[in-house]
Amino acid sequence: MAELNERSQNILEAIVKDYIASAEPVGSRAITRRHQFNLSPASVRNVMADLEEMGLLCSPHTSAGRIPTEKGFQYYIDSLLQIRDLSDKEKKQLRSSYRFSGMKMEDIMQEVGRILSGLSKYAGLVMVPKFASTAFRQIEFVRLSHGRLLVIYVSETGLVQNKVISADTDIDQRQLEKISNYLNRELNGLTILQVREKLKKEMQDEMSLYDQLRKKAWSLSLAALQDEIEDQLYVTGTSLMLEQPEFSSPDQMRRLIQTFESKKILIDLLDRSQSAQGVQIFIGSDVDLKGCSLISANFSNRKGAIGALGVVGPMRMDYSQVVPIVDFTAQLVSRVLDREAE
Amino acid sequence: MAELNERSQNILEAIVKDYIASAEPVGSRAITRRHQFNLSPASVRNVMADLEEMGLLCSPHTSAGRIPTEKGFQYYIDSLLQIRDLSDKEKKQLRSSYRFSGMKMEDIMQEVGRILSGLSKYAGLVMVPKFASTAFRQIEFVRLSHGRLLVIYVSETGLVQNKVISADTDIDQRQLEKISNYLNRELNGLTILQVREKLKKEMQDEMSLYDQLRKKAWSLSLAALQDEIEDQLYVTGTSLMLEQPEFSSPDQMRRLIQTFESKKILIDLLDRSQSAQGVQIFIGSDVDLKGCSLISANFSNRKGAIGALGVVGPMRMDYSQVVPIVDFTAQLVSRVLDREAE
DNA sequence: CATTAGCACTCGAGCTAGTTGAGTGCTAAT
DNA sequence: ATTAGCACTCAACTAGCTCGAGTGCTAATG
Repeated sequence: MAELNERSQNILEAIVKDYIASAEPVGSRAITRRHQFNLSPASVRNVMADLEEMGLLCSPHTSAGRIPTEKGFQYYIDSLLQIRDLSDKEKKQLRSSYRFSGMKMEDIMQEVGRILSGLSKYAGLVMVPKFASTAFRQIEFVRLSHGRLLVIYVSETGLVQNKVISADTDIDQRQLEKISNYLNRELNGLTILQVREKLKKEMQDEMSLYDQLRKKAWSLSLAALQDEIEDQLYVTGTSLMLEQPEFSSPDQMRRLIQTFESKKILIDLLDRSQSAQGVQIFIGSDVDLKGCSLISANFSNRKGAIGALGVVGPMRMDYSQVVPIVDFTAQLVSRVLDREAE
Repeated sequence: MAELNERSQNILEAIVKDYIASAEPVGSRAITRRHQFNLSPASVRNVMADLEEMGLLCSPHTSAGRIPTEKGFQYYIDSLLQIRDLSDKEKKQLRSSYRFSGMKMEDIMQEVGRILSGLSKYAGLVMVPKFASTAFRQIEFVRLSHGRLLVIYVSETGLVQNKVISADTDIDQRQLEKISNYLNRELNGLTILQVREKLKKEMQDEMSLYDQLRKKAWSLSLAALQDEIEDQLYVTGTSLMLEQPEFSSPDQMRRLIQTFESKKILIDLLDRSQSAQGVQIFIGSDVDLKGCSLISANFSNRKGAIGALGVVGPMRMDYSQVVPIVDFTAQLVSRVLDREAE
């Protein structure tokens, strides 16, 4: 992006801020009234024309003011946005909103989403930690019906997953107990990824495995862990989004709801944000989120359970407000996860 | 409700059907054109005026046709609606939509919701079986951190619940295994309700319990099972509802989304339907579902795991189409649950 | 030479008035 | 009891109008 001189930057910033506050096109007159540049509307208009030329602004029609384009928002976020830190008071307040004692993982995640959306007035997202990257604590098998087993595994962080697998032969519960005991000894403390590695190796040696029980144990755990459990996503506060003027038309509402319903788009974005560090901002058609932005951050604990959380709002959302909330919440959640795994 | 003579019934039925098909007010002219009553529009108008008098019809304004009121729909459903049975072909088709092999309970429920909404073009609801009324199969404890335990319990039907409890003293994993072994022997096959009964009795005898381990076992399982896990509800196909003309205005959309988001209203209704047998129809402000109807049915297996499923649509939905789908689906799901528990 | 005052122009929003047509209720004739 | 006929109603649509916020351009200004 070409450099902007200071005046242009100031004016762009003013336009973006006014637009964030009002959701209406901003005119040259309004700028000079609301901000103390010592400039006449005409001069502002010249600058605005330049900014439009550069693709940072556009006007919905000739006789309306300007609104920032996606590119304009991008520039604002990259170069002009100043993220204020939360004051200690705000931090304290936020901390006290989150009371997770005695909650299981799923409930915590849901609660975090609720609070995020409550604070931001937009939609809150929480993607639960992926099992793959977290440390393994325990595995149990339950016989359901002939040849069908329910396998339950628990992570260090208290995340519980379960899955139905079929075994070629029927195995009784006593044998299953032995198998799970054996596996729990062998696999304790490894991450699922490491477990998979180990499984691969063991299965190669399978031929040499004289012990029938072990053989069965390995093949069962392979079946249990082989394909990834799909990501789970909690979406909260959809209806808050619908209050925003940009989603006031039926068509836009429908599109928004559809996007949220399929969850796929959101999961993809949060997945992307997982690999990055700190707060990430995705804008509009950056991906199929027309008119929206996503502010996200990942969280993790020492043992590596990672998930992501964030807020989806209109592109015009109050970044300086929401970014620190998301950031701090991610840190809080990380700390809670650590406590859980202690 | 006062009795209607045959002509009135016929005309009411015609109006309701036409309205279901078109979502527009129905005029006297349209009736005589579309149906072979040997009557002039004027006569039909007289009847319509009577029906309006009785509160079965109303007109949005003087120069529009009539639309059925809630009471009108109620009358239609109670007295006029003929539920056709599904043809064998349709049953077969439906049966083949549902492929649940190797799925765990949660996934099955979600899939059922998807298919219900796909077939009906409205929103599908599935409330997962309540644990309380289902038979107990296995319990496991996992030590999370000092004094905090994750308890996992599995029903006969493969439903997995987990919960975090705190124990007053720290217990190591070996001891936990003994405890769960003991409990699994003692509680096997009972429903949660029966387990609670038993717990109450055992706790009364607690004083006499010389065995420290058993004492601990009972107090742990009491903590684990004492309060009800909240109902879980899957809602699918919200966006399909938004296609319906009655939800075309932003306000109505917002209200609908809010209702679906809180889930409480829907859960209450499905709860009510659980106690009844067969298909139930709830109309409009019967409860806070303005403009909507809910068609629901419960499902259960021999061992008694019960849940409920249904379809929410506009009050004007095609009952003769949707009712048999819901009915048959509930039967199918019941059968699947039986198979699971086999 | 950057800035600005002035001015003609554009275009959506909102208002009013007129038209159309589907539908009604009432009355009198069959 | 039924129905033809008719006057009446009212939402939906259309066309024309004004209003005003905002623009771009030009010429004057410090």
